[in-house]
Formats: sequence, structure tokens, C-alpha cells
Amino acid sequence: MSREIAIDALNAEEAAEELARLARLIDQANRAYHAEDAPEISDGEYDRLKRRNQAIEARFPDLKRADSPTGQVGAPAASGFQKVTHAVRMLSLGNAFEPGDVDEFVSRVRSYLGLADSDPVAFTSEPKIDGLSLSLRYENGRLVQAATRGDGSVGENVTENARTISDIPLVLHGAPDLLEVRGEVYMTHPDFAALNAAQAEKGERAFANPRNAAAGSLRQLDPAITRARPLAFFAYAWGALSEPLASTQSGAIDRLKSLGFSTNPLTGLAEDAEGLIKAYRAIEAERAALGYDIDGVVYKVDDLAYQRRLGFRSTTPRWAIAHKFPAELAWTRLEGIDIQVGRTGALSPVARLAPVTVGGVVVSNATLHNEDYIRGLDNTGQPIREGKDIRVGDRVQVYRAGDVIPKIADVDLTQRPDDAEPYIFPDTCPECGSAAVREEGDAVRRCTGGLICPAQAVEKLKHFVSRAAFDIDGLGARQIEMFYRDTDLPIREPADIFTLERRDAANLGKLRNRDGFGEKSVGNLFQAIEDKRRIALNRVLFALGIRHVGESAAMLLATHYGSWAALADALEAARDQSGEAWDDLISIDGVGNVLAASLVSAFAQPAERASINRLVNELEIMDVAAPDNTESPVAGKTIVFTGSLEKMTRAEAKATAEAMGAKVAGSVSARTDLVVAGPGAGAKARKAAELGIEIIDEDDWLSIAGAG
DNA sequence: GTGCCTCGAGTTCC
DNA sequence: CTCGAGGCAC
Repeated sequence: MSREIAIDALNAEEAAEELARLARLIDQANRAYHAEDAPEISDGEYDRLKRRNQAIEARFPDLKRADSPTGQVGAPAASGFQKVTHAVRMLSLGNAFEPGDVDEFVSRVRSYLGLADSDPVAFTSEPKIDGLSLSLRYENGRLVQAATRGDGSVGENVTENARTISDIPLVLHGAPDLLEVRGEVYMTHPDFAALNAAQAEKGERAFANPRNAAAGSLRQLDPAITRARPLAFFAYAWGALSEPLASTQSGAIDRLKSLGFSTNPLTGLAEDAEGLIKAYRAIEAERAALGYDIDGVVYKVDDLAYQRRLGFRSTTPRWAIAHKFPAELAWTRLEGIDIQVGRTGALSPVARLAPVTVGGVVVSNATLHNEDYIRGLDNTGQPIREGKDIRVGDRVQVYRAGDVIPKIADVDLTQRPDDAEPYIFPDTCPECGSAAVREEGDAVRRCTGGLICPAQAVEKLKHFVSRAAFDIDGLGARQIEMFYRDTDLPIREPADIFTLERRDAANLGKLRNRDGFGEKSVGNLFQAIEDKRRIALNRVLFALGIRHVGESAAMLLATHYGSWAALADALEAARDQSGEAWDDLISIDGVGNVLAASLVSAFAQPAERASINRLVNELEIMDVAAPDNTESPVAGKTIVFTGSLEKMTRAEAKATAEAMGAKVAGSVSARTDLVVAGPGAGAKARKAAELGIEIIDEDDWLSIAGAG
């Protein structure tokens, strides 16, 4: 590093020079990172450069550059782009890997819709472009916002960059007043090759593959750079709309095409699984000649009314599926097996591999799941990989499951070194030495050290500050690691986070003098912690990290009990796992014996309970109200559907009823409020009549559902 | 008891 | 993203 002057000693001219130098260095590091190649500088050095840049900018605000690595004012510093909440979630798709999965998809659709064998149902097929999804929002025909997918709910605002892509029209004629167009940004093979040649000429790093080149180009802070990059765009879907585009998927795509978007020319229609697989084969045959990367074929139900009826599962639509091409494979050497310890004490083996490129990415780690997986057995004891075990020193075949998670597919026994020994899974925790026990019927071995185990304690704390839990800005995994090991100002349990400021004050505020901290960042951290003292009950419950209590169970419990006091009292009363409080807990839909026992025993453990109490004393926990469906006529009622339903299927009826706040049960009891009886209703309808429960037919139900 | 469906937990690379 | 397992319907 050339001369680096203390910031206080810089004059304006030197400061300007320094800012230019730092902008260049940081930009270079960013590019190296996006090219997914060996980074040129370490993470620590990168952070140091950014901090120095920030400090100089703070002292000379007038000198802040247009291309400042800290980004525009008001933008979150972490990414440089503003966050955008999608009006309609951007979903991911379920996957099919073989023809059988496609058959299953088609028959699931047919049975959910209740179609007879003679009723036709059409599906579209189109190549799945390997790029990055983008949502374009048009208001009154003008492009007003472009956002990346992000996590599906919240993406990044890349409007200025999207405007530079020639396939993306800035103005639409004859479009709905509001129209969100969704599609894929990608780079063609010739453009990718030319870009990399130009990069090489300029002495800059090449991109690993077209997808990363497209992603890196779209996420440039300077739109002028994006403009110079040859990006392309295919439209294939839509989000929020003021009026429908068409009545079918294929019609909507045609409409997008007539509005001026590029749509994929290989889009087709089929009537059944056989037709879809034919389309898949045809696209697969074209794959090498397309000139852009695709990683499979997407099938969608063509009729949009059917799509609406099919609806969504928790994260994926029921009306679409991605049929993936077989994953790319690569051979490499297994150099070692390490054991990681998770928050619940689970011991997970990780393969350390000689670095190898798989599907355009360099892979050096792979998950080995558990003991049995290494031995070549699945969870039922059936052999996988023809029963071959995995040994350190083996030549192994690696692929990326779902194009993401590296896994080991196969072992080449002919290349096994003579001295390779079967892997012996540890029966003690490598972090704390406690016994590691595998419960009968369980696939994982767990450390029994509990909070004595530093690995478990740290992972629990990381979970506590994670996104869906307390989500404290400036207190991420790295800081947790640091504070956990700290002797001056330790964070060893959640309550310690909320006493940090007090303890630091008592300690003469030394934190701000520490490496990586300053006046400003310490202030921000304390403020971020203060902001989370007031927090919703469900988040607190989830943050505690009790086994089997995830986000969804935490919400169920929070809405059932409403307040911390009610919850804590109930768990206290249910501690011997019987009696009224226990029955009430078990009666919650989605809460079973295992979850309930885990929850109750966590609260009954003296040490854990004391830790929870210390935390709760620091917080103001907000009550959670049950979802307000009071306008709905069936809110809070228990409904039973019986007999055959003719205008909808059972699954649909259940989904509609639940959306209206009702509970759907399988059998009639004294707790049933309403029975919907179709033709052929037998014993259940009779029992309902005996109990004096209201019975209606399918048409009555539809008019209630329509009104609700 | 068996077979779906979802959730929880752990994981990699960016 | 995937696997394992809990919860629930049949």
C-alpha cells in the first residue's frame, strides 16, 4: 500500500486524491467478488478501505464523489440500492427432475381442479432462462420502477440501470394503467465472450459465467457502466395489474409481445404430460444452439381461471413447475471432513474439497448431511451411491443440488488410496467435548452440552439477532462471534445485548475506541438495540430458538395466547404435560405433542427460564391480536365438508374456508358449527342432524364464500 | 398405520 | 435448496 496519511492530517487536495484511489480499489474488489474469482483482497482489508473512505467523506463532505463506494444519500450502505417491497410477491417454482415428476404435476393439477378424464387442460412450456429475474412497474404506460427479485418480498431498486437495457421499453402504448411485467435479464454467449475479452484488455477480471456477468452488470451503482454492458430481457410473467392482460397464460404472453416486449420464441402449448416432455426434449436439443444459458423448461397451466383456483402452497404456485436439466457434474478430491455444531447441537459433517468448477462456480465445500450419508445410506437405511461410503482421500463426484448446494453424488472406488480409512463419526462434540448422542430413529447426532457448548451458545445468539427474530442492524454473525469471546463486554446470552450500553457506560465507554468501532458506529449500534426493545410477541418467541418452534409455530402460539403473560402462565401450568393448560396447548391447530413438550420443558428448565426472564425484563413485548376476520360470516367457526362436491374440490373448499378465518375439520363433533353436505353425504350428515348442527349444500356455501 | 403437506434446521456461495 | 420429521387426514 502506498503512503497512507492519518485522516486528520489530510488537506483537501490529498483527500480528493485518496477518495479517488479508494473508489478505484473498492470498485476493483467489488468486481473481483462479482466475478466469483479469488478475491484480490481479504474481507478485513475490504472493510478497512470502506471505513477509511467513509471517514474521509465524513471529514470532507463536499469532496464526496458521484461514484462514491458508500452509495447515494439515503440508500442503505450495505448494498448501495434502495429496498423495494413487491406489490405481488415474486415466487419461486417447484422442481421436476424426471418425466415421472411431470406426470405427477399434471395429475395433481387435474385432481385439484376435479377434472374428469375427458376434460382437457392446457399447459404452456417455455425455456427457463438462467439469468436474474426483474420486475418492471409501468404506471400509465411509463416505466416507473425496476426491482430485482431479492428474497421474493423485498428486492432492490435498479430502475436507472434497467432503463439502459434496450429490450425494456420505457413507454407502452395501450397497456393497463398499472402493469408490472416480470421477466429475466440475461446475457448472450457472444456478448459475454466480447465483454470478457474487453475486460481482459483493460486488465480487469473476467466474469465466471454469463449469469454472473448479467447480475454484476445490473447491480452497478453507475448506470453508465450498465449501459455499456450488453444485457437482454425476456418477459414471461406479471405482478400487480389494473386489468387482466388476457384469459390465458399464452394470451397474456402474446399481449406482452404486442406491447413491445421480447418473449421467448420457444414457448409452446401441450395438452398432457407426454406433450410437455416432448417440448422439453425439443428445447433440450436446441439448448447448445440457443446462444444463451437455460437451465430447464417451465410448465404453466394455461387457463388463468384455473391458475386462480389452484392458487399457491407456502412458497410456490400449484399451477407451475420447472423441469430442470440434469445437473452438471465434476470430479475432485476429498481433502478432509470437518464437523460443524449448529444451534440445536446437531453435528453436521462438511466435506473440504480440492477447489473445482461446477456449473460456473468454484466449489470447495459440500454438505455431507449426517453419519449415514457418509456411510452410503439414506434415512431408511437403503443404500445410496450403490452403498459406497465416503473416505478422506477419495475422488468424489460433485454437483450443485438445485444449482446451489454442493453435494457429493458418487465415489470412484478405483481411485481410492490404499490407506484410506472409513470415516469414524465423532461421539463427542468437537467444540466442547460433551457426549454427542444420536436418538433412536434420529438421523442426526447432537451435542448434549447445551449452553455450556460455545458453538451452540454462539449459534443461538446468531439466531436471536437474525432477520425474522430481533433483526438488529449492526449486530450480525461477525459481531456476535466477537462479543461472545469478549472479556470486557461479553454477550453470552440474549439479555446481555440489552445491557450492553449500560455496561459500556460503566466501563467508561471504551467500546468506541475499539478496532472496527467509532463514536458513530457505537451510537448506531446502541440505537438499533434500543429500537428493538419494543417487539412483537411472536418475534420474541421465535428468537428464543426453542427446538421445533420456528417462525410459523411462534405466530400460531402468539395469536393463540395474545400476550407474554398469558403464554408464560399457560406454559407454567402445563409443565407436567397434562391438565387443562396442556390440552389447550395441544388443541392449537399445528401444535402437536413434540412441539408442545419441547416448549414446555424449555420453560421448565431453571437455567433456561432464568435466562428468558432476564431477557423479558429488558423488553416491552407487544401483544399479538388474532387475525381479524370478523366481517367474515364463518370467522372462528369449525366447518366440515362431506359428500361429493361438484363445483370445487375438497382442497379448494378448505383453502377458501381457512382464508375466511374458519377451521376445517374432518369429522363432525359437538364442536362443529357448520356442515356443508354434497350428494351422497351419509353418516356425517346424519350425525350433524342429530347434534342439531346447521347443514347447508354446496350452492349455499358458494354464496357465503362469494360474499366473504 | 400410512401417506401427504409444511415447517424447521442446516448448508453453500454470492 | 433439500432433507427429515412433525402434524394431521384418511
